[in-house]
Order: sequence, then C-alpha cells, then structure tokens
Amino acid sequence: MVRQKQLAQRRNKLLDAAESLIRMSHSSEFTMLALAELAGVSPTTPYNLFSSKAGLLYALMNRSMDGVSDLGEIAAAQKDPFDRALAYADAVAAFFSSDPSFYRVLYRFLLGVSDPLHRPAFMDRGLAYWRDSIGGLEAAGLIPAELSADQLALELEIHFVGVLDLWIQGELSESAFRAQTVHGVILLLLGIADEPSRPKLLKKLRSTSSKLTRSFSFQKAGRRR
Amino acid sequence: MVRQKQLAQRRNKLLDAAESLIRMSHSSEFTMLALAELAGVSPTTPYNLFSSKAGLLYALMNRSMDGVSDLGEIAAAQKDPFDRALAYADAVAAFFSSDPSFYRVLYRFLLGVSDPLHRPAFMDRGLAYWRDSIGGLEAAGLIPAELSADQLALELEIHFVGVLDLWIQGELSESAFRAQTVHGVILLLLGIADEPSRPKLLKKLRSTSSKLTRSFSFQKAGRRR
DNA sequence: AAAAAACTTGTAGTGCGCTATAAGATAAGG
DNA sequence: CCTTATCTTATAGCGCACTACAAGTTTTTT
Repeated sequence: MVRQKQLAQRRNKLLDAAESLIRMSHSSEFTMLALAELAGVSPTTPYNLFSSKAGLLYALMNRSMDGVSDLGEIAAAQKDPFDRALAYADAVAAFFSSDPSFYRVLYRFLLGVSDPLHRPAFMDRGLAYWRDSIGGLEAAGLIPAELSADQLALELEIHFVGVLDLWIQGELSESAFRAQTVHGVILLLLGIADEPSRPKLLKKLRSTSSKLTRSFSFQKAGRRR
Repeated sequence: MVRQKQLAQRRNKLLDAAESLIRMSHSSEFTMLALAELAGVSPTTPYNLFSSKAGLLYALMNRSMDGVSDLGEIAAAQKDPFDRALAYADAVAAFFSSDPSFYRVLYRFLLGVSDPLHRPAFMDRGLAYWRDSIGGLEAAGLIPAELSADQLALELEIHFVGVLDLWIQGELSESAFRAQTVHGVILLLLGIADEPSRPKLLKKLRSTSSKLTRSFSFQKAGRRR
C-alpha cells in the first residue's frame, strides 16, 4: 500500500515537473534528464513510470483534461438544445485557448505520436463530451432518422480535431480558434434545425463569422463578405 | 544552367529514394544515412538540399499531391452542384486511401512537425480544392448571405483534416475514412440545401452511414441505428 | 528480525538526427 | 586554359531519447 502511494507521488511529481518545464520554455523540447533532475529522481525513473516521453506527455494531457467535465455542467444550464450545444462548443474551445502556451505545445507534440494506451482514452473523453452536448437535441427528437446521436457526436469531434490542428499549427489565433469551433458546430447543426431555430442559428452564424480571422494566403486573396 | 539541372536531379533522386524506403518499410523511420546510400549521394547531401528530414518529407508530400488537381476535373463533370461537391469529397478521400501505406505514414510524420515553408503551400492547395468543390453551389446562389464560399470551403477543409487525423491514427479503416469524409460533407451542406435537394442529401446520408465503422470503445458501447 | 520481493539508482552505451569543417570535384566566367 | 565560385564529399562529433544491467534501498512477507 505504501509502495503504490509512493509510486503515484513520483508520477505526479514528474507530471508537475513536465508541466513546469513546458510553461517555462514554451516548448516540449526539454530533455528527459532535465525532467528527472527537476523532479528529483534518477534519469531512468521517468522511463520506468511512463515508458517514454510520449507516454509521459499523454498522461499529462489526460490529467490536465480532468477539468473539462465540469465545463459541460455549466453549459448544460442552457434550456434551448441548440444553445446548449453551442455553449458546450464554446466552453471547450475557451478551455484550450485560455492556456495556449501549455495546450498548444502539448497537443502539437502528441499529434505526431501514436500511443495506443493513452490516445483512445483521450478520444473517448472527447466523444463523450460532444455526445453530451447534443443530449438536448436527442431528447427533443430533433435528430433525424437518417442520422444518429453517435454519428453527430463523432462529426462534432472530428470538426473539433480539425480546428485544433489548425490552431496548434499557428494558423488560427486564440480568438479565431474559439470562433471557428462554434462556427463549425452551428453549420453542422443547421442541417437538422427546425423552422423556429433555423433563423436563430443563421443569425449566430453571421455574428460568429465576423470574429474569424485567418492567415491563409488563399483566404486573404479571395476574401469577400 | 547545368548546375541547376543536376540539383533538381539529385533532389528527385532523394525524393524517389525516400518514397521507396517508406513503401518498403511501411514507416518513416528510415535513417538519413540509409536514404543517402540508396540515392547514391553523401550523407550530408540530403541536409544540403532539404535542410532536415521534415523538409524532405514535406517536399515529398507536395510532390505527391500534384496529381490531386486532376481529381477535381473529373468530379466537376457532375451537373448537380451538391453531387459535384460530394464527388470532390469522395475523390480526394479515395486518392489518399488508395495508397495507405504511403500517405498514412507520410502524413503521420508531418503532423507533429511544423515547417513554415512547405505547410502553407499544402494547406492552400487543400483550400483551393474545397473551394472548387462548391463552385457550383456558389454559381447557383445557394450559399446564404450569412455564410460565404470561402468560409464554407474552410469548414470543409477543417472537417477533412479532422477525418485525416483519425485515419492516420488508425481509428478508421480505409473505407470508413472515405465514407466519413463524404458523410461530413453531406452534413455540412445539409444546412444550405434547398427544398428539392434536401431529401436527396438525407437519403445519401443514410446510405453513407451504413459504411461507417469505428473503433472507439464509446461508439461500440452506445451504438444505435 | 531475517529473508524475499519490488523498485530505484547510477552508469555506461546505442542509434539517429543534425552540424561543422576541411578537402576534393566541377561548372561558370575571363 | 586557368581561375574562381559553388557544391559535394568524407569524417568526426554533439545532443538526446532510450536501453541494459549491476548494485543498492526499502517495503513486504514470513
């Protein structure tokens, strides 16, 4: 029992150290030796506990995401099911973009890496979140038979992954990242909106559009409103 | 003049060698030394010509994408603007998934990397492609004032990046990757479909759904139709 | 309290991406 | 044809992720 506790302690100490190093250097390029020294353990301990740098950073990401579940609870206060879905979208985008020097660096590192242990957990958590966000729509019977709540949740997740990708590559500012996330969710929901909701969504689409700024040469050239 | 030609030749020889190595080993983990030997140049030449392994593989990706422009021309044969957009989507997904042991490996490597030189070119090409795919919708005046063709193209690109991401992480089979790409495009266009097109799109949505297979534990648990 | 099990530690080493640099080859310009 | 600029080559080396392994330390078991 003591052994397990010490192990968890060392694990956390290492995750703390990794988080510090990322925040200090604004990059994930710290050495594993520096990490071990900061955490006060031997150079081999990180590998014993996380098996690789990727494993360590995935674990850090998963630990950092524990706060996201709470976001949903706040967003669930919205009565209108469409507003609720949009509140979910804005909340998660705000969560990431509120701490760019941490999440951007972390997620960028993880993108190129495959960790069959931690990645599925990460994706499932995301899916469950988006699934929650449309719970109101499902309860109201607004999801057509041709679709399914799971399908729609997956589409929302896919869209978010795409926006995340652009963000971490530096192609979206923090505010654009947030607006783009909401914008895509509106567009995806527009197809299933009933008559009273549709104009409302269109209005929000317009107001969100104005917040989108992009850094693509193509967009700059062919811009119009 | 001769110098430039030799340079281009060496460049291509290196790209060819890299492509071979990827296809042989089904991975991007070849050493730069092995690459140099296969191409018949010195160990330092790859760095002289591409400055890094990432630069080399980005250049390879861009070279490999030259064939994609032709895809659009075939898809543009569709008269109905919605069918045309879907044909574009299916064509590009088919292009990638027809050669998974090459494109999956290559794209996975590039995901974690930032190359400010080659990446924008890659993204712009994608944006232009999706922009083309909805040219028919724009010409027919089907894009509402609240949106814009550029915005919609960006959404399509974002969605595709998200699906690509899932695919390269091994979370979608080749056929699911293709179906998922089309599925998302249908959903994104459903919001702007006029009355005659809407039932058609819904029908396609249903037929596409059946081809989607996922490997998420969440999806397996909560499945429904 | 002694023995056993589990885990950490320290050290030494490997492989690979990448760099520096000196020496050698070759196209370009006079 | 000779010089000069340019590029390749060969070699040696650096830093870092990761591994192997022997030796030590501490919890657990008996």
